[in-house]
Amino acid sequence: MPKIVDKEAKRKEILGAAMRTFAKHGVVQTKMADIALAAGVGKGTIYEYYDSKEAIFMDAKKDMMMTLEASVARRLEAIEDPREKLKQFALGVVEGMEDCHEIIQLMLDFKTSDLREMQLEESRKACKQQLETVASFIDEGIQLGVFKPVDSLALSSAVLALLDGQILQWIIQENFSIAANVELAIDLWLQGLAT
Amino acid sequence: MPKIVDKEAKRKEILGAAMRTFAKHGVVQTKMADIALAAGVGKGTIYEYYDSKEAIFMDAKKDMMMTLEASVARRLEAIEDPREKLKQFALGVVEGMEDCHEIIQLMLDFKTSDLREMQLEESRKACKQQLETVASFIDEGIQLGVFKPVDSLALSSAVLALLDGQILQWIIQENFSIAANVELAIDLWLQGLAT
Amino acid sequence: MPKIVDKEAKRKEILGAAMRTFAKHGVVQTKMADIALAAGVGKGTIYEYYDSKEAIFMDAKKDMMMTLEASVARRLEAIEDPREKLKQFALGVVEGMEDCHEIIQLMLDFKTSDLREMQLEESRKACKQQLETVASFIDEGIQLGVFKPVDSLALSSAVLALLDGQILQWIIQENFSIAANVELAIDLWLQGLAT
Amino acid sequence: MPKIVDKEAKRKEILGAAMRTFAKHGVVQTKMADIALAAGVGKGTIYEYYDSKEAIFMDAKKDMMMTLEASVARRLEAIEDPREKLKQFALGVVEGMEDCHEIIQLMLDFKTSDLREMQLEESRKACKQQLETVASFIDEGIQLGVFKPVDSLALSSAVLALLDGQILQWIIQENFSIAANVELAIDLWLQGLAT
DNA sequence: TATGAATGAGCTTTCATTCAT
DNA sequence: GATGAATGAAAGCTCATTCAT
Repeated sequence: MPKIVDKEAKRKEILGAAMRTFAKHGVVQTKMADIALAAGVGKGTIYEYYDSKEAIFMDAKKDMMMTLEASVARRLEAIEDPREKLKQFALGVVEGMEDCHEIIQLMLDFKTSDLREMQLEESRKACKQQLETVASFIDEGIQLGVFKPVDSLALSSAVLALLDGQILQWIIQENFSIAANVELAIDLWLQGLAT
Repeated sequence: MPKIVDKEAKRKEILGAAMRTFAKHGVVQTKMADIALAAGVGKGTIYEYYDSKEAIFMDAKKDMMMTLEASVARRLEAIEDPREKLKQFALGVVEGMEDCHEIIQLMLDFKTSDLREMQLEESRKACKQQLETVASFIDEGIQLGVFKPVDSLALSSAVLALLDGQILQWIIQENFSIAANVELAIDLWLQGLAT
Repeated sequence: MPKIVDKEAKRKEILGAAMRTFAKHGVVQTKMADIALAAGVGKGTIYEYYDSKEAIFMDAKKDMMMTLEASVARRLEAIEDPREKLKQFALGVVEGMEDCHEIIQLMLDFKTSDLREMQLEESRKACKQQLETVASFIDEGIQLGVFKPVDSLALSSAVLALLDGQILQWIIQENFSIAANVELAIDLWLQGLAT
Repeated sequence: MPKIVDKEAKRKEILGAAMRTFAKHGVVQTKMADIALAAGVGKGTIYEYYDSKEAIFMDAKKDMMMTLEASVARRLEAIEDPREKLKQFALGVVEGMEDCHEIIQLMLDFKTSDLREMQLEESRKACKQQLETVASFIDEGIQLGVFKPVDSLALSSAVLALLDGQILQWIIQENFSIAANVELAIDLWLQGLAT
């Protein structure tokens, strides 16, 4: 069994190179040759680890999602107050991003590449799950009587939209703190929700 | 005498076909042949009206921006209350979109095509102007004493982010009313802002 | 019978426009639209007078050849001395050219365009005839004893080559008198030939 | 490890195929596909070795010029007599050509392609240098008293014109020996020049 | 296993020619 | 007769993928 560890490490290296390049120049503009160069391997070698450019793209997406989820999960550990849950969820999503500006650009490409059709169903599912997570925080608050009764799914959608939108805007403007903006916006919502 | 054609009308027709196709399949994936097919003309004909695919793209962008601005301006006419201004601005942006689902997808492509570099500066400017418009509504509210004092630019950023994010989400989920979500979110903010 | 004269005049106009444009930008680079513009007619109109771009090209060639032959014939009228015939032939060829620099460029295109295959046989014939004309002058000189016996066809070839070559060179350098060069060269040959 | 290929050798192969095809059908008429076919490679492969059709063209030109210069230099080695220099120069130019008939046609295209503008200055320089080389032989002869005093630059121009013209003619007629014609013509000039 | 030379489908764009008016 | 809007074949070039080594 030679080099089992090596293989996985190399795949990660290639993935990393791909993500960096995707993020910097866009998925479509990134050539397999660019990834190979960035990863310090031959063009052909990539195909030992991934079946296609699309497969790399998929893996990149999965990787980013997992990073994000981990960031959020860490924040939510041992929090009880639904108001705090809402806030920490939002800041957790944002945290992963602000650390790694390049990756954000990548997110956009997830929705615009050739792969759109294929991605859509998957995105829908991921999105729906997030919607329900946030909605559950709101429902909890309503149940506990700390939130006014509102359409929790609609507000959940707005919360997620805020986050996506801030990230998008950050790509364009850069010169502000997403976290601060998000905190202000969430706080205002919480005040509006307060019973 | 040659065929008499309303060149401007035909250009609009081609632009429409292009926008629909861009929106459905993405700018990069859209081939000139697809546009030609959608417009019911020959491939070569497109070049009688546009110099390049990029030129069509630019025109599509301009067209969409103008539609949007008109929609917003209509809403804001004769409104005095800064709370109402904020709300109507948001609904105005959303309105243009919801009427024409296809066009929304196009918005994303404005940020991911080869043109990224070129577009960025322009986007930055447009974005900044919108930011200031919304911030002016908030400042006004603060001045009038109907809003608590807050970082108006930060909140303005959040408002716009909400709108972009909802549009993005709508592309993925489709099965909800952007307007309703936005109205709920804005109303909550207004309550949170209330003195 | 309306406009019979007009038609021929218009054809000439188009031909002239074509020749000017061919000469300035090269046959391949010249678009039918350019010719139309230069001729002040519509693109379609050209096809009322010529079947194709190739047909215009052919006609341009024929026209130039005739001009050349006329120029030579005028020079040769009433000359008896074979030495003088040789010289006046050469100067006659050159004369037509030096007056109309643009047309020279055209000559090159006669040998390099798509039409090469078709043109070749025709060129061969025209060339052969010129060769024989010049050879006849030399033979005459030999017969009369004013020229040493030489391979008249070979020298004829050289004479024509000198002319073509000088024209070619003129396109590149421009800053000299073809006629002066040719006269010097021919005179030296005549001296070398003298018995 | 990838296929081991002598890239330089392959480039030469492609260049050769291109030159043959250029020569047979003209630069403009030659499609990349034709070159690929002639070289026995795929269309894409050419672009591994050359950036564009124009780049191939440029390289072809350079290659031909170098062949020519080498042929001339070999002939001129260790010759003292200016008369002999003149003759060997001419035969040297012709020699390179006659060995490789196909390449000659290519020479014409150097002056007629889209590149005309770009090439012109370069051609002018190359031409001027040749002019001066030949003129120097003539001046030397005059100095030594073996040539009558003549306009050496004008005669130099004629000599080069003769060579170009003979080559041109050879493309059309083919059925004669350029070298023999050139030798006859030069010999006659030498006799005319003799003091 | 790793490579990069080779490939060709597929892209945007051009332009001679057609033809409805 | 005159026109120019419409066209599509054909060009140069790109790049994900394959595969001999």
